[in-house]
Amino acid sequence: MEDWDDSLAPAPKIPLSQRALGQGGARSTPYLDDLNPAQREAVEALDGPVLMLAGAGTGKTKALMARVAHLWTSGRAREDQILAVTFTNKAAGQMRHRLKNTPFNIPDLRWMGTFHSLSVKILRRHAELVGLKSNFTILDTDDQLRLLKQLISANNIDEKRWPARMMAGIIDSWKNRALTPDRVPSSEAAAYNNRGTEIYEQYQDRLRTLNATDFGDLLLHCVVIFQKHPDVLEQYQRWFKYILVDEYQDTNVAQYLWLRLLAQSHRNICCVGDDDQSIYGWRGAEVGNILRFEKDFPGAKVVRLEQNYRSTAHILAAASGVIASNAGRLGKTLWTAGEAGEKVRLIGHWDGEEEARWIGEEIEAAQRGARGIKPVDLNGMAILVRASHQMRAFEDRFLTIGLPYRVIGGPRFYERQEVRDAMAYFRLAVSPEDDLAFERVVNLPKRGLGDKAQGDIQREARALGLPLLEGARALLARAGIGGKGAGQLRQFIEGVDRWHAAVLAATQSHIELAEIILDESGYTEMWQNDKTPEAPGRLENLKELVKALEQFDSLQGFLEHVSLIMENDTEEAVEKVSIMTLHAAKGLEFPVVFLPGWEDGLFPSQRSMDESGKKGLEEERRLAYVGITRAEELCTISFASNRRVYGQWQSQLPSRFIDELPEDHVDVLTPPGLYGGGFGAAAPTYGAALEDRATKADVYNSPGWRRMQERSTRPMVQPSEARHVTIDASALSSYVAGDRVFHQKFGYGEILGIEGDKLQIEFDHAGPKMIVARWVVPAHQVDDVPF
DNA sequence: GTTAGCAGCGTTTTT
DNA sequence: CGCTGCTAAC
Repeated sequence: MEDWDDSLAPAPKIPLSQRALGQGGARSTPYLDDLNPAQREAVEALDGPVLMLAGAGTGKTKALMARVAHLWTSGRAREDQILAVTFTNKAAGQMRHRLKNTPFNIPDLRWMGTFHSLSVKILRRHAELVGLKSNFTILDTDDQLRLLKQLISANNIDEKRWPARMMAGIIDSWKNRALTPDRVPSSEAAAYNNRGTEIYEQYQDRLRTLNATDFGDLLLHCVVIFQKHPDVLEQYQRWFKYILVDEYQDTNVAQYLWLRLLAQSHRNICCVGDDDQSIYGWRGAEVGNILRFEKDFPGAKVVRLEQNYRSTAHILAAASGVIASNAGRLGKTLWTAGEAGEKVRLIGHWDGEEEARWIGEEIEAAQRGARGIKPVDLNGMAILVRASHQMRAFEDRFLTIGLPYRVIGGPRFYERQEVRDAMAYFRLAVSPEDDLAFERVVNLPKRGLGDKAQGDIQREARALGLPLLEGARALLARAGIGGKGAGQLRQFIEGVDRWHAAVLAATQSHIELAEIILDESGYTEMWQNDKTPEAPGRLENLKELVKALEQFDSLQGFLEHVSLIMENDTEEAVEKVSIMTLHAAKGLEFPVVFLPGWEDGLFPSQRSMDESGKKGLEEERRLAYVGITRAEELCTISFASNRRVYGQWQSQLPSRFIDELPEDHVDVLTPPGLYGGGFGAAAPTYGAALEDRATKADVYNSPGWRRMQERSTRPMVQPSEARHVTIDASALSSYVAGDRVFHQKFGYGEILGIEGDKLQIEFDHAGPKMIVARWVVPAHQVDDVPF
């Protein structure tokens, strides 16, 4: 976290007279001019509690910006007296960016960030109040789990029956509700085979000993400090004259308390949110927080932003129709002054592959502008799925037809194994006493230090009351460790010593040092020798990691940041269709949106309904609402009658949400290939084709189809045959059968045959596939990836 | 200490 | 079906 130790000293004051009059500034409140009445109302209500109920696409960010501008220019608050809270670093970054680009000359808000980053900032200053030192480390979920596993086995609990994951989940849910071990209600004492609170307590003790926190602690500790130390709380209350909160519907109890404590005295809190977009209940978010706002803050002003600037009327009507089935809403009615546009399209398919194929074709049709809307480029299109395993069908299909796509929200960069391993090395170099880092990498690459040797080190360290590294050193010194492991361990320790000395000396750049560490430790080499398909990608990630170091001036600074920030948004120049989960899509918008897999059990998810009943179903429905409202111009919902689930073919029923779509705003399409057939029993309601837009002509004219044609030497007869026709066009390709190739996703494989510019490849791990040649590279080109 | 082979299981995941 | 994580055999 940057500048955590900055004092609360006042920033230089800028005279009011200079504030409002930016560059053009003849008026004092230019930012109010292009707001609609509701937005304006929300912006002008500066004092007292305000709830801004902002529907999807209603210009909430704009209103937020204007509010900050208004606070500042009116002289009510300096830039360092405004606390602006978001959920993601991305959102905070965007806000910062937007503010910077307003013409109102507002300085950077000093207290803008996520709940977590702001909490770190506060916690660093008062760490001793909860038994930590101010340089505490923040554990990721991996470290957390390892720690728990140790505790669990030390308690002789059968981890098979009582998994550490379960305990982690329980602790998480307690922390989400700001429950310290002593506050866990007796009604939950039975958790984890009656030993939940006990383990929780041990876990917290262990964290304190390690001078560490997990994510949940960041908020929890703050709340505890605020509650137990009124003087500290008062200091912050006085300081944060105005509080802004985004995505309020996603706050959990701990966050709610955090906010309420801080806002208690002045009550200038403005919460922005949309109860209809609350989709993180399973993570502890409480829709109740937003529903209860007026009770929590009596006299609160509630402003509804309902004019939508994003979607067509048909799309809004469809979304509204679905969400209307939810009970207990605060209630909003989105409307638009814009066009009715195209109706939401609905189509059923025989199976998931057919669905993927059809969507691929529709994407190409939309690119050409053949779907009643102006041409849209690939960046303007998205496929939003309920669960990530649904992505596969699309990836497979798009790979085959050579349609560029990007998957959003895979494992985050800093969460990847190799990145975390590398960071563990950096952590050791910075603080050799970091036991969790030590454990992570002491035998990585393999140094012949297995469970036994590591157990010995643990015991030695505990006996001496020293960190593991020192324990290992001592063990070595008294020859308590034998064989091949000893030499390697010595080398490892010497390495850490050397790197640590280098960090302290700071004579070379931290980037150089990072490279040296990865090199000397043998970590890079380990991946270079690894012949699995992932290895090249991992080396690539390591390179990226080192590159990311450039933005910081020390390893310490970098580690501090990375523990909180996801820096994965490397925007590429190539146009690509986006594939992501509905959750990941929140806050985004696209001209063209596909919502596949609307089948009962998949969406709404069976598990949600089983575990959380009606509440779960309502959250699923909000997810549907979020999905539809991502679309600006064209929204297509689809389902398949058959789907392979865990290798078994299952017959599927259309989602109940489909029945909730208002008919007047929906076009039912018939899939090509099912002329006159309907979809049988699976789709009784929509079996009849009302319209048939996906004509044969379109299919035959799609770019993908044309690409296939151009590459072939003989015309094809049926679209369905396209994949199977074998043509001798090896002249088009520089490959010959028998060549070894590498593919980013499928790894290494051997070419069996060549069809047009597509290669029939037998992948070592992924089996046979048809791949467009430009998606693979000759295997020898990846054998030695430089680092 | 390492690795092959099998049993078990399978959402969503802002920090 | 395909991944993870543990056990059993090298």
